[in-house]
Amino acid sequence: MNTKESFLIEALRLFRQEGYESTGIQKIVDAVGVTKPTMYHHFGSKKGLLKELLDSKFSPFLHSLETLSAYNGDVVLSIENLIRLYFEFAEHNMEFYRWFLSLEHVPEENDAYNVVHPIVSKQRSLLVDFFMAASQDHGNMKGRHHRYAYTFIGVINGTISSSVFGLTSLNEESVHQTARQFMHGIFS
Amino acid sequence: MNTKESFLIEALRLFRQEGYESTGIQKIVDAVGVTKPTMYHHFGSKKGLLKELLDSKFSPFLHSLETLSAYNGDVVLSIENLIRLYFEFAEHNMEFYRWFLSLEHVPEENDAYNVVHPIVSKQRSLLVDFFMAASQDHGNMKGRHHRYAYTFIGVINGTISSSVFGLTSLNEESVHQTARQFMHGIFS
DNA sequence: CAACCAGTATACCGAATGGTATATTTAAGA
DNA sequence: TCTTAAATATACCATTCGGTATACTGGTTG
Repeated sequence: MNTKESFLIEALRLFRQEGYESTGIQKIVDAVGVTKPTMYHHFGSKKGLLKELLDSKFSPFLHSLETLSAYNGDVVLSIENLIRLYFEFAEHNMEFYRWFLSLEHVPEENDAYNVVHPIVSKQRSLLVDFFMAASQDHGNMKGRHHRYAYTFIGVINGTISSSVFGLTSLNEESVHQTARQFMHGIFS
Repeated sequence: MNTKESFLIEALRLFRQEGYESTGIQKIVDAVGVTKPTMYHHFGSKKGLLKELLDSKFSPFLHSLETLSAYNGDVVLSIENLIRLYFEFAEHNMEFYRWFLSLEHVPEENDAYNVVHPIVSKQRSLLVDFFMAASQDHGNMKGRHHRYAYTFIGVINGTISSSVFGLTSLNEESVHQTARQFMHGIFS
């Protein structure tokens, strides 16, 4: 097993279990079975490890998000596709996604902020743009693109959170149910 | 100004700006203008300070939540009242609420978990109970109380998050809009 | 073979961490 | 006034923090 890959695996596990700030480098290198300078050789700094870990998982996701959030005239289909993207990503990277949820609102003067914020920000702006474009075609959505984007992520992350406790699953039925709820409400 | 109150104010400010783990006790006592043993005299430990800070703000809120989440037959009115409670609490304690958002998904082996989790958990279970009771009267809601509770918090926190950036306000109109969106969807 | 280089280890750095033993100040009550 | 207790300070503890100067190893390449 590649040393660098081991770092990414063990760091994710420890960051998820204890938090980024609370996990010392010593604990990570012990888990990998090497010594500190090895970590600095591969990642340069603790923040470098954080960045590489986040990028390695988020790059393909954000690329897909960019594609699926391009408005194509069919709001309903797009919303379903976006929810499915999030659910599948969370399902296949559950430990990572749980960890990311704990970092989503990281304070702006925290070490992790500079690394995490661009990802959160990119994600939000793609969804804002999507709802902005969609509201051109649907008068009743007008002026609410920010609200929709933020609550859309809220609904998705809420569902993913509840799936962590086994209260909800992230299968295709859940995709439709979440989409229907977001579009037509809980009384539909 | 009372020393203990100063601690709560300065600790909140620093925890919110830099995060709980990243803020050393030395920095807090410096901000208050005293020395470390004073902090240990009043709070016993860093975790004690955390707990007192969270409890001082959340106790009245959770008490109101307990009242307003008691199902009384009127789902629509209850949902509006609950949203209003969250929005007013966030509006009047914005710095605190932003900090809380960064703690909501704190990892289970983090120092803060034992203090934060009971609050998160209490909040969730009150809302689960509310939607459980409501679904008895509304057949189409049946079996989805967990989903509704988690997405309800998601929608609320999403709206509050967007208000942080000035993209949404938390006034009475927003209460109605959020309630309508949650109940009837974005196409209403 | 010689030079080089990525990868790793030993041993260390100053600073900060959460926490405390003990002494001093301050104010209230008998 | 004397006693007591709460509130605060001085000075310290062992441990951990993120990070590094230096040396050694093994394999590749000229």
